[in-house]
Parts: sequence; C-alpha cells; structure tokens
Amino acid sequence: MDDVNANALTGTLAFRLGTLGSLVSARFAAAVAPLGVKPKHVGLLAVLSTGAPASQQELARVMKVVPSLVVSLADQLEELDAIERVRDPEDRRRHRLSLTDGGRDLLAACLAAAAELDAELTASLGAADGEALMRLLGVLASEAGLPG
Amino acid sequence: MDDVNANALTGTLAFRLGTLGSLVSARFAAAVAPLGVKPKHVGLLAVLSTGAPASQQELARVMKVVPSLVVSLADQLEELDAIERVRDPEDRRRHRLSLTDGGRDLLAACLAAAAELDAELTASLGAADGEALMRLLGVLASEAGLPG
DNA sequence: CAAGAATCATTCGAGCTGTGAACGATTCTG
DNA sequence: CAGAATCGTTCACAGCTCGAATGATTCTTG
Repeated sequence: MDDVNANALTGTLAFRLGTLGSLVSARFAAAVAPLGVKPKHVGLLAVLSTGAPASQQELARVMKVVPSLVVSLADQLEELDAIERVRDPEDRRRHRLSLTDGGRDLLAACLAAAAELDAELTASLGAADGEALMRLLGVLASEAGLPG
Repeated sequence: MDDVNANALTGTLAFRLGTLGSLVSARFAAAVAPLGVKPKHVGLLAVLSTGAPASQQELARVMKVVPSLVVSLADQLEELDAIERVRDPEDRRRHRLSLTDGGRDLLAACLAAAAELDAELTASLGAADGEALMRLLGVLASEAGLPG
C-alpha cells in the first residue's frame, strides 16, 4: 500500500534538500495564492520592507534575478496597490519602489502564512529540533552567499 | 559591498528550505548535465535500481509526476541506452522498464556527483551537524509522504 | 560644452518544464 | 460480446525565467 521506496538517491542530503525545498515552495505558493501573489512577489515585498526605497536594479541584484523580471513583478504589485513606483528625482532613470500601507498589510499576511507553514513543519520535529534545523540551514545558506 | 540583507522572510524555515532546495537542485543539475541527464532522469534511474522492472504508471506514481512526463524521460534514457523498454508479455498495454549495465554505470556516476555535493555541503557543517541535518530532513520528508 | 559611453527601465521574443486532453491499443467486466 | 477501464503516446498549451534590443537619462572625457 504505502510506497516505502528508499534508494541510493533518497539517502542523499542533496536529494532531500531538493525535494523538500520544492515541496515547501509549492506549499507556500499555494498558501499565498489566495492573496494574489506568488513567492517572488513576497520576496520583493520583504526586501522593500527593510530600509529605504530601492531601485529595480538593486532589487534584481539582491533577489538574484534579471532586471526584466523585476519589471513584471513590480507591475503586478503596483496593480495591487502594494507598492509605489516613482521616478527618482535625483536620477530620473531610476524608479524608487516603496511599500504602501496596503503592501505592508499584504506582506504581513504572507509572513503569517509562512509562520503557519513553519509551525506545521516543526510540529513533527519538536521545538529543539526545529531550532536546530533553522540553525543548520542558516549556516548552509550564509555559506552559499544566500541571505540568512 | 556585501549584501547583508536579513528580513522577516529570510528568518523563516520555509524560506530557507525553499531557497536552499532550489540552489542545491541547480547545483546537482549542473553536476549531472555533462552526463547527458537531468535530475528527473536520475530519479527515474534510482527508482528502477531498486526492485523489479516497473511500468511507467508505477514510475509516475512513485515520482509524483504525470505519466506523459515519464514517456519523455524514458525516451531519452532509452536513447542513452540506459534503460530497456519492453512490452510486458502478461499485459501488453504495459512497458517493463529496467536498467541496462550502462544505466547502472550512469546512475553510479550521478550518485557520485550527489555524494560530492553532499561532501561540499557538510564540509561547512562538520560531521556531527551534517548527520543531524540528514536526520531532521529525513523526519520532515517521511512526514510529508516523501521517500526517505 | 559636445559627443560618445554607460546605466536604468521596459518590451518583446524564445526556451524550457511540466501539464492536461485526446487517441489507439489492449484488457477487464458483466 | 459490448462497453468500461487502463496503459502508453502524442500534441498543444500555459507558466516562468532569461537575453537581446530600445529609448530615456546621466556620466565621462576631451
């Protein structure tokens, strides 16, 4: 009945990280979909929530995506009245993106969804193991040059 | 110079799992690309390496993908002489897929690549933490119904 | 100050993945 | 034996991301 299929691949750290990562990403995407956004949008909002308004180039660099992708993400977030996009008066090539109040609310809702997902994940682990996992992933992430 | 950007999202377990997962997946894909295969191919080979020849439906079910995707994966692996695809004499609708010797070699090479990637990952963690991470991810995976 | 190089945002086309719907062949059911 | 169900296959399609080309603006440099 159950598929107990452990093979040489599944015993690999890379495999477990990869499959769990894509599973968790899918679950997070499903959780924020009712809010009208996708994970990349949330990432953009989260970056904007720290510090001053940023140009799209900065966003692209921090998020490790191509600038043209930031355009469409920002378009859609602007459509939702979640961000404001104004020309930078000091350099009129740039756009200064900043969160609106609605954007802050939207981000908060997305973070709540992430927190709930975290709770579900750590529920099967226990508090101590949950924090241990956070710490280990943090080491790996910073080692890889990722935020965290 | 460095982007020290920790925001409310990056402190989330879901975010770290997601980003690390996609990073590791990309690295694994790059590692096996010279062998002419992609991660999904390796997954198929790995499933075939355990137990008897399987039908494509079984593969699709275990790998959690749609049967039509198994068709193209099997096509390409057959092209590489990594698997054999013969009609099941007992049910001539089915195909029985099995590894060839070359397929076993190919899988071994892919597993070696995965092991090397694992070594790189755990290098920054130390042996004890590396095993702890494996264990925690294993719990999460089996909790989620994934192989592992 | 003028001309060319560089930078920013935008648009557009392309590639790659994976999906779902239709189809023919085969087997099961009653 | 007739119809339903199953297997594999094909094909068109949507989603996501990237890269090149473009226009606007600013910087550089002679």
